Amino acid sequence: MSIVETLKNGIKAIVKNKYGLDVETSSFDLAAPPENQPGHFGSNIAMVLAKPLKKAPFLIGEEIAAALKTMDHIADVEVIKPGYTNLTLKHEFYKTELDNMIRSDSAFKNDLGKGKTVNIEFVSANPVGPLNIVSGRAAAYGDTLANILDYSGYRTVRETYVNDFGRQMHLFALSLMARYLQLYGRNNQVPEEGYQGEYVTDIAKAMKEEKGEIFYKSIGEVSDLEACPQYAQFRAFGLKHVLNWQNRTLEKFGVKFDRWFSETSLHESGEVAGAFKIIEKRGLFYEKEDAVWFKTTDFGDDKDRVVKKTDGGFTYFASDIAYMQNKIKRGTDLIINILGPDHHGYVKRLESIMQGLGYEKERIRVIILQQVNLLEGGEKMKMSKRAGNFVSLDELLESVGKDAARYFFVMRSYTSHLDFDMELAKEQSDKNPVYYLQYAYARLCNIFEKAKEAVKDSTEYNADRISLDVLEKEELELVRAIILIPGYIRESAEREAPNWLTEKVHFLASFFHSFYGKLRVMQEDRGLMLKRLFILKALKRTFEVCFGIIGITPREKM
RNA sequence: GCGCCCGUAGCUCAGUUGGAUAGAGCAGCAGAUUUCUAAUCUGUUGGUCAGGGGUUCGAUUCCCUUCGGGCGCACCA
Repeated sequence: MSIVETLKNGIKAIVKNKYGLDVETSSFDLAAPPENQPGHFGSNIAMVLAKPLKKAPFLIGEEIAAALKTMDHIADVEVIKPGYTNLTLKHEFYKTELDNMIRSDSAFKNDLGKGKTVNIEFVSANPVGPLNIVSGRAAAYGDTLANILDYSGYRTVRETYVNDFGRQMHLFALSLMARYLQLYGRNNQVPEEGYQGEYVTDIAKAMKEEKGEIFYKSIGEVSDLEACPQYAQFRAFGLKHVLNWQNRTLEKFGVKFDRWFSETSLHESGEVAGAFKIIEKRGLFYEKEDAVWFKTTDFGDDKDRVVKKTDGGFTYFASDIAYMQNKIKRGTDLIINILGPDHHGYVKRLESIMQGLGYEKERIRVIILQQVNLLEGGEKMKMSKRAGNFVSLDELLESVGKDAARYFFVMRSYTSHLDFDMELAKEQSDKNPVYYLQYAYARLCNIFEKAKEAVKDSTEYNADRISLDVLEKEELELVRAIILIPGYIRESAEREAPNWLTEKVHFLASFFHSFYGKLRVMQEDRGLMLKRLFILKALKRTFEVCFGIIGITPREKM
């Protein structure tokens, strides 16, 4: 449990005890007070209670303060102006906290998820080409959020959906066939709406290589590519090739899915038909104009949606019903769906499915990421596949590297449009916030490198052998920043906001850089040195945990 | 037309579910290097929180409205 939770629970107990009121720990604040204000932590609890108790907040604050003063780890309590209740903690308490963080990863964890299983689906790109920038944002955001949830008491499943069933896949297969036949001098053309990209020819070449002359000869003369018996092989080869490609890209990006879920498999296993029966039984299907419709308007959608087309084929939406049922059946308590900016019309549809299957709407959470604008030196780059200036995730990684890419993608709230400046991300300077963090870590590592000579036995700065009784301003601020991190991990989870964490880690680095500029670690006064090494050991662990969550590399040297 | 997101410092953005003097980074200005890495630090300039109305002890935050920007409104995926 984080220090903030511990203190909040203490306050909660006091309120219950004194006023017989149950307050949620999330209903009041406990945070660092503004500068010039006393105390290490301040709470607005008295103001929150003013209304229900019909009492002046200042008086409530004083009553709570009196009770707080009897608590173990509290040195002093002051009540300020309208009723802010500010606590000063005993340094001994900080020592215990830091020690916990050094000793075990569990000090960074919280129980927000209460062991619930959450399936978090992201990227889910069509398997017909390279991943783009929007997928990059989704990958970074989804993976980081999953990491945060891992620390917050959830059992996470990272999943991506492979749209290998529909029209896009079909067009891709036809495009590949045409390119393949062209390699043998035939004049087959890529369909009008097909995939014109050069990579299709590359895949065709790979296929030529692998399948050999015999395969080509078996095809013979065909006018209708789709009717050709070899069509399925092109489709399968293209799919496999692209998925491998996407997987390699994601690996470079530090993202690994637990499962790549095939849309086709839902049809083959009969799950689409099975899920249909459930919706049908609940009377949510009807026929109109020879098509089958789902009454999504019952659940707040603008219009009903087709699941089975006039030609008898299923829509993408139909697979989604089976897919959601599949996830639930696997024991998923909560489904998180991370979608691109052009999908906000899909939120109601997915919620409709959840409710149509007979579950509460709250079991699905759809997160819509806003668009990414790629800038180069402040100029907006217009991207279009047709114009050929389309930037793939591979190219982005090539040009700015994994660390900068991941950091830039999660440093802003998902509700905002993201300006991704390629120049800035490439730049190795103080303009680039990624280096600010990595530099802090490198400086830290350097201190420990130096410390090896002065302190042969690192247990000399274990918690039981140092004292935090006296702390200078910079030390105290750094210590406080460190011990607040586990609480921020929890808050990031609650808000589904990785950017909340990146901001706090940036502050943490800032406190350290300040500390570094002002105070020396390696020095004559051995007690002082050991104390600082102890604090920095906890800081190092904290950086490692946070970097791991964000997905950036802790570099020991820069 | 309807729906979703957004409008906060010159630029890019935070803003802890309605609370302390609205915060960072960059850019600008003035400083710091015989000391563990200056990719750093210290100080400083810059705000009618798009406009208007409402709710209340208190609004950047909630409600209504106007204006401005982005995206979406398929028997495509």
